[in-house]
Amino acid sequence: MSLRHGILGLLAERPRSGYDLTRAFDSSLADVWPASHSQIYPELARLTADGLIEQVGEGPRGRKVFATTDAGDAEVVRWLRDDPPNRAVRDESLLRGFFLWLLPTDEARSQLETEAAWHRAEVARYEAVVADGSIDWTATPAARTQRIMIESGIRVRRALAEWAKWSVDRMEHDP
Amino acid sequence: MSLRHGILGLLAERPRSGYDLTRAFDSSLADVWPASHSQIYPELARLTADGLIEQVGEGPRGRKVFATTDAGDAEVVRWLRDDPPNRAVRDESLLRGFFLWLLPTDEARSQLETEAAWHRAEVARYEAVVADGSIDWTATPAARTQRIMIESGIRVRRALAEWAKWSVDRMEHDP
DNA sequence: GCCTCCATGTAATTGGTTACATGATTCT
DNA sequence: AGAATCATGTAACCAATTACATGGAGGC
Repeated sequence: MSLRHGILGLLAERPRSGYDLTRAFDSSLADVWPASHSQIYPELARLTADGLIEQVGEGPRGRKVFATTDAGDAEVVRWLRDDPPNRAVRDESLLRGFFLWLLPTDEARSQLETEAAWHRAEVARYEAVVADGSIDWTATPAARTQRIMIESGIRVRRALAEWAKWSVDRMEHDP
Repeated sequence: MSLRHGILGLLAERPRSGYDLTRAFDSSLADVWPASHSQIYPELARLTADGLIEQVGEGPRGRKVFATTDAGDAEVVRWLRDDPPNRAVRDESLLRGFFLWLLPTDEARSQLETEAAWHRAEVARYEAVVADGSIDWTATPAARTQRIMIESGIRVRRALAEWAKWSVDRMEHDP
C-alpha cells in the first residue's frame, strides 16, 4: 500500500490538504509514484477512519488540511523498517525496447534517439531544480533527503540517455 | 494496454503457450513489466476473440500454443510506431527514499547500503546472463535487441548502486 | 509411489485511470 | 466580466494481485 504510506510520509513532514498532496504526487513524487486526486481523496477518508491522520484546519473553498496522528507517524516508520520494499518496477518505454527488432532498423534507431533526447531533457530539468537558488538543500532533514532523491533521478536518466546512445551506435555497425 | 502488446510482441518472435509467456514475463521481462499467469490466460482469450492471435498447436497436459495472426503482427508495429510511450514509472524503493529522513541517520544509512548491495547483485546477475557462452547475442534481430535491453538493466542498476553509495557518503559528513 | 515441474484456468479483492460533477477565489 | 487556479468529491471502468482449484507427465 504505497499510496497510503506516501501520503503519510508527506503529512509527517507538514500538514497539507488533498490538493497539496495531489501537487506533490504530480511534481516531486511523479517520477517514482504518480497519483491523481481521485485516488488521494478517498484514501484521506480511509486514513482518517483508521486514525492515522486527522483534519487540523480549513481554508478558503472548502480546503481541508490534514496532519498525521501519533499512530500515523508510527505507521510510516514501521513501514520503512519492517515492510520489505516491493521491487517490481513497470516501465513501458523499456518494455517497448524489447520489441524494437520488429521495426525497420532506421525506425528503431530513431526511436532510441528520441529516448536519449527525452532522458537528457529530464536530466536538464532535474539539474535546473537543484540549481534553483531559492531552495536551501541543507536546511532540514527532509530537504537533504529530497536532494539525495533528485540525484537518483539525475543518475538513472543520465544512464538511460547514455544507454540509448550506446544502442544506436551498436546498431550502426551491427544492423 | 502494455500486457496485451507485450504478449503480442513475444508471440511475434515465435509461437508460445500461456505457460511459456508466463515464464518470459517472469524472467527477461520481469524487470520492466512483471505479469502473472492469472493475467495472461484471460488476455490470451481476449486476443483470440479479437483475431490478433490464434491457437496453432497443442501439447501434453492441455498445452495450447499460440501465434500472432497478420492482424496481430500489424498491431504490435502500430503500437510501437503510433502509441506514445506511457512514461509513468512506479518504483516503491525510490518512494521510500523520500521518507528516509524519518528514520535515525544510522538506520537510513544502513537501508541505503542494502539498496546498493541489492543493485550490485542485480548487475552481477545480468552480467552472468550476458557472459553465458551458450547464447549467441548476434544470432537474430530479437537476440541482438535482447542484448541491448540487458545493457539498459545493467546501466540503470549500476547507476542506482553508485547513487546509493554516494548518498551514504554524503550523509556521513552531512548527517 | 512420490515429488517436481508443467500446464491451465477462475474468483475475489485491491489498486489505478478516466470521466463526470461542482463550485469558490483570485487575478487581469 | 472572464479566465486561471484552487479545491473537493464520486462513479465507471480497467488492470493487477492474491487466492482458489485442478490435473497430467516425467524423473527418481
